[in-house]
Amino acid sequence: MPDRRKRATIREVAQATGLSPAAVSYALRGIQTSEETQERVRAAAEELGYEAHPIARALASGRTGMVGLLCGSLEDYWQQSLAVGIGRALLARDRYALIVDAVGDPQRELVLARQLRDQRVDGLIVQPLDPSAPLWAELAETLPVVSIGDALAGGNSQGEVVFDNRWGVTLALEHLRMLGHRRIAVFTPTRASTPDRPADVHVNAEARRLDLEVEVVVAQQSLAEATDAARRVLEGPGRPSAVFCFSDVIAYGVYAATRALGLSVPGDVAVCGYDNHPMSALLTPPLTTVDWNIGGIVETAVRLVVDVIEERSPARRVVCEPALRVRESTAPATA
Amino acid sequence: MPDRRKRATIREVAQATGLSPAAVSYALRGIQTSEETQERVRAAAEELGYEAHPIARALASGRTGMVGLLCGSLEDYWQQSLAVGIGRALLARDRYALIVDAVGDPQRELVLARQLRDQRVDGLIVQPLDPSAPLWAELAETLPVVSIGDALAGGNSQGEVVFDNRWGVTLALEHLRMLGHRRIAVFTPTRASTPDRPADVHVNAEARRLDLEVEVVVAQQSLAEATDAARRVLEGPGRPSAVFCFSDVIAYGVYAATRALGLSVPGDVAVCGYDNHPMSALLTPPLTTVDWNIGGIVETAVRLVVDVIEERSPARRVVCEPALRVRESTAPATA
DNA sequence: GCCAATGGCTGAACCGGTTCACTGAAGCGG
DNA sequence: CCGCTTCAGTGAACCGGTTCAGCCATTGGC
Repeated sequence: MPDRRKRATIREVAQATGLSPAAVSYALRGIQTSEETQERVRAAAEELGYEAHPIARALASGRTGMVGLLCGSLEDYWQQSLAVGIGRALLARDRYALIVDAVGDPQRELVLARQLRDQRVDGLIVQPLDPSAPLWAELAETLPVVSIGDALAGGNSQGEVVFDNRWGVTLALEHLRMLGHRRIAVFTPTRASTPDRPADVHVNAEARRLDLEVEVVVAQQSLAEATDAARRVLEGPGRPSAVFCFSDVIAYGVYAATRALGLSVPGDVAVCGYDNHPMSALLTPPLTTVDWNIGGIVETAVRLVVDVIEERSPARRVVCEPALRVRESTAPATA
Repeated sequence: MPDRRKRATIREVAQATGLSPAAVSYALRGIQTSEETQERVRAAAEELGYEAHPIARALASGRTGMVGLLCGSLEDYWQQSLAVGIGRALLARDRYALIVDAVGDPQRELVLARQLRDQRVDGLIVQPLDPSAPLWAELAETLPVVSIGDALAGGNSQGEVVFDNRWGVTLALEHLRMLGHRRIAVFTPTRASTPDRPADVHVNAEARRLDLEVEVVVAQQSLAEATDAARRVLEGPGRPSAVFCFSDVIAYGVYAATRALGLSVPGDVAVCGYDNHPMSALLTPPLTTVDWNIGGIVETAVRLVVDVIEERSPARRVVCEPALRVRESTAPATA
């Protein structure tokens, strides 16, 4: 094991300046001390190469400077983007993200949530698999909790960034309807509970409103399984003229299925995705998809949680509006 | 701010069992105490809901249980996969990954490396942008450092997981040669320094050995810029019959360029990538690409760093062999 | 000129564990 | 039965900051 060289402590800086450790502590944070003293202390600290020990500081002050990020499943492209973005946004605010991944298991999610609390993170951002768990309310009592995507049970979390997926669905379905499509298959990924990816409720409501005939198919969000599911639907009787996929990855599966069946996109079947994965613009043909401004979500979530940690009071609930990116995978119905 | 409920301390457990705090500390770690005492302490801890405070433990013991992961740029798909995998592998060993992202800036990389050290991570895994910086040697004196991809300057890091990219290049070029291609364009991403993505040296050596005519093009690893670069090469005189891209994303750019120019893959131009991005299997046509077993790299890097932290001595240098996945984007040369 | 308020700083407790030097008792060989 | 080692456990120092009560010297109001 390498021997960890000792670094200067606050008491050494105190000694060097002839002040008490307390005064040094204050001076370095620019409080309770005269300008002149602060300058002197800063100089001495610089000289000695002093840098406050984050662990000691965390123990004494009760704040670690870390924010937990609990992801439902980091397989998802968009959750990865979210995690990367949140990590950067926190770093820009001099905080660290402690990122953990429940790999799709709701039980594990709760275990990890407790572990993060036990690690004394200052706040928690969670993209919940199971928003209804009572644990969230319990955590929110002692810790700023911000949820992304779904509102948490208990209602006393410190913030929510919700996606207006209803609006996203409406955008996609209206787009397809305007192109003349009436029979539409909707592929939606499986999730433990999905109040805000309202495959059944909202899709059906919109279908009625727009006078569309929809068939909802639940598909694993993996390429292979999405391909199989799409194949079954497109081979079956009464093939839909358009497909709306609640995830770009599922749309890729649909592409693969059309290729296998010798169907063309958008000639035989129009395809609309959801996520605006960067790859989607590069497929043949480029995929029409719903984009949910990940940058905005990231910034909002981080702002909410940091505001609570630093005891400013934030807006508690922010809704992010998605937008439709029309590309070449959707075209007027031919039939 | 929520009031953080106080949790049981080790002294309370000591009180409850009639032992000293020291004895409790030992008992919970199963050392220096009798079986019977350990059982009694565990019961009391359970009863009181006691869980050791990680911050206090870190301060006293000098180990935080965290491993820093310093990524060159988390834009890259494969660096994301690496980060996700390393996060999981560490969690499985009861450690946390502190993931930071230099966003492609070598200066920033060094700043972040120092910050991680100051955060008192127990070890550091780095995928270096600038492997030649003297800082690495300095850090390695006081901290287990494992590098991924490139060996670090100074040579005293505790471990290296190197990719055998030479072998990957050989696999790809031999494959293209066997299909009859002789004029090959090689697209390689820009990086600060790339001893182990030896675009010039090794590609040229292999080209000579295999009697190939290659043109090396440096391209940004973004879709748009790769597309432009590919377009310029494919429009130019003496169009190559095959393209080898040192990143699947660049290959996607090549696909886009061929589409724009009305060329077909693999008919007019064969394309071979590098990364085996999961999307690559789903393109039209599915992309032939070099796969570097990310799972193996992840497991190896984590094992190396944890072994050093826990004072077992590891193999110091591990080479990961890539493999070629032949799909439909490469076909025999027609000319 | 007196009392209160303010500014600048100190000393000591505290955060909650770990670890080290030490002790008493038990075990063991001779 | 004695001296030596081993075992279980204790007490106190320690890790390196923060924070609170308190103190002295000014300053200001009236």
